[in-house]
Amino acid sequence: MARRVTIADIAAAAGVSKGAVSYALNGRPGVSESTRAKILAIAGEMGFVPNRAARSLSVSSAQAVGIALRRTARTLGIEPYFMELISGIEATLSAGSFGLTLQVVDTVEEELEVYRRWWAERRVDGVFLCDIGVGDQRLDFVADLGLPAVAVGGPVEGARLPAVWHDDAEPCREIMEYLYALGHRRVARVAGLSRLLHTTIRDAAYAETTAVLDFESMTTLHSDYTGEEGARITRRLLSSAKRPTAIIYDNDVMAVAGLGVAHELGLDVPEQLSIVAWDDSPLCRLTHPALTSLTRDITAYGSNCAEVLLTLIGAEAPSTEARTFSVQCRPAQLSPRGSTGPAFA
Amino acid sequence: MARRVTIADIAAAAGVSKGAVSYALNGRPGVSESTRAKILAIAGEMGFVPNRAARSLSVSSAQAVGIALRRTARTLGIEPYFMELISGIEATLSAGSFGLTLQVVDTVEEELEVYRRWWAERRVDGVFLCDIGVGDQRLDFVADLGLPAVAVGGPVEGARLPAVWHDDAEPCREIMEYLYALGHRRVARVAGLSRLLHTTIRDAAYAETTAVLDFESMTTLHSDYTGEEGARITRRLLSSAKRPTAIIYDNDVMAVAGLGVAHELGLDVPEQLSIVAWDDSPLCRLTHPALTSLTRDITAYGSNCAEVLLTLIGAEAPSTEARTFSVQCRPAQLSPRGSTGPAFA
DNA sequence: CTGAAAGCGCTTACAG
DNA sequence: CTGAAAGCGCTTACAG
Repeated sequence: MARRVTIADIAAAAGVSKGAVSYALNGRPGVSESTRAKILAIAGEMGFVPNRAARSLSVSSAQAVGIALRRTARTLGIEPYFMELISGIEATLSAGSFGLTLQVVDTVEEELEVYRRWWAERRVDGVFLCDIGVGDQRLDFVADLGLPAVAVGGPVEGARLPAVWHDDAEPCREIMEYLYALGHRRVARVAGLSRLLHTTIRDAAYAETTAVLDFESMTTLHSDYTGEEGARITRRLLSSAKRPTAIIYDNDVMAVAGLGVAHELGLDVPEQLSIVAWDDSPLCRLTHPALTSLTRDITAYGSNCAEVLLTLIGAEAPSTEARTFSVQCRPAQLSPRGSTGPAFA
Repeated sequence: MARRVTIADIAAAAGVSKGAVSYALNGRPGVSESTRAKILAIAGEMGFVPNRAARSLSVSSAQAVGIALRRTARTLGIEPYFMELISGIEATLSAGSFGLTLQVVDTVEEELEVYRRWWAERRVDGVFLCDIGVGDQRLDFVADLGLPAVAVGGPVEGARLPAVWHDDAEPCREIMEYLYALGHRRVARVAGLSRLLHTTIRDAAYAETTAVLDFESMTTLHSDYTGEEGARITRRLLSSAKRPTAIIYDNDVMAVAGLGVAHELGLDVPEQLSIVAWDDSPLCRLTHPALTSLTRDITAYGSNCAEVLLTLIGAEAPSTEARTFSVQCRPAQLSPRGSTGPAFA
């Protein structure tokens, strides 16, 4: 509860001005090496830690970035993606002694309002935009605001902000060729929300592949990533006359739910049904059989995003150059496990 | 990018002093109703939002609280608990226009250091302490620091800070009686980390019950909550000569992994093995059969914790009175599903 | 009820 | 190399 020590205390103890203390502490020229050393020593033994608010007010930077999540508590909990992403972001951020401010929102409007407020308050120096949609209005909104932001997903054509993304097309082709090689000809896909950018990218990639390889059928049904929907759609797919011999899920939660439905219907996996999941979280190794999946390192992805945002904030580059910060990550790799096998249909 | 509007701008536009603007904006006496209305109108149309740093510096409060998570990215991702808790916390916080600062740490030492720094910097006004351990050193540490904190878990005897917790003993009795009634006599439990407070509380509760009901055996094996460990321990349990007919898991991730192992060994659930999980996340309904579990509303729990912390921060009450803020939540309820049934061993 | 001023704890030109 | 001062944008006693 003791009063906090300020630069004034250090200045008094060292017999110098507050300005000198500031220069010494921030490693800037303006003080001799000997005074700097003395000041540093005193600051150290007094346990000095600069007050954030005062610093922020002076330099007009929050030393923090924000992330707004537009998902329900349930989805956020069950979907390992977000926490892994946040962990990665956070690791890079705290290394740069930046804070992460998090807010959960219900609607886009609310999300935009949060950005406006955060920026007006200077509570954050930048934000991460998750779940990039097709024609996402947030992109222009934050750009107009002048709020530094990075798109966690992409690529975002003509956007005025950097993006960090994975090529989703290549893995789609990889899965399809793999399933084809295993003899599967009737494949189905339980896709994600069709308003999301990566969903449309995958949609297109699968369509391309089926145009090349002669699959008998390739049904795509869109869903909302929840286990309930994943199960419902799987039930429908497996109840059809010519049921698919393989199903691809756009996330792991739905894939696990799909496996549950297969068990429920008495179908052996992979004997009678092969299952492929996207986003290989530990969830995929919890089940029996373990799920074949498309592996990406989401935590590393988060770190990447944070690096780009920090660069963007630190840079004086005009926003038009910001695009050059965009980074494309290594595409997801196929990790074959027990849930896929030859088709015997 | 336009310059932010400050109270000075509003004062100039309204023809009053900055002080008057501040009073008007904060709903404090010191201005007539007519001036207040005029100021509010002008502030509104100028889109005024107060600068956080300036406000924080003046009132010496951060308008933010922090949460440090000492878990790996993988655990944080797979365990729905944390994101659900955070969502709940966040909902209450943002209603009070408080921010949430999050940091992931590796060790206790690092965690304590984060608290020290956050508080010295006045980056937060208080913190949440998760994963309360037996004789948890963090409790005294934050109290000594004078950093307002609430223990997310408990009860913490003689602690100098409020706690929000569930009674774990009652649900343990409930499960045991339920399993007993189903005819199970050989039960096993895959428990959580034994250094955690709630693990010891459950340990004791199960021990008490087995002293009353005549179970043939009640094996308890401690683990680390990961699916790998859950699977490994389950494999060991089910390979023993007199294998248990029911297994209770201290979290849902291990329970799902356990179900996977049962499938792997060709054991039918619940015909040959009953499974009970703690912390009923959507994960428990993803599997087939769905998992019987102990249901708690973690999101509501998070909200509760946030309310207590906000009260604590707002209150001028001496820390010794803080304990009266402690709240005990409704204990977990048993939700019977397909994974439990009569014992036929 | 209102205005002018000091202060929160930093940073940063500006003189010596 | 060093010191004294102004300023960041608020809040809050203190006089009128």
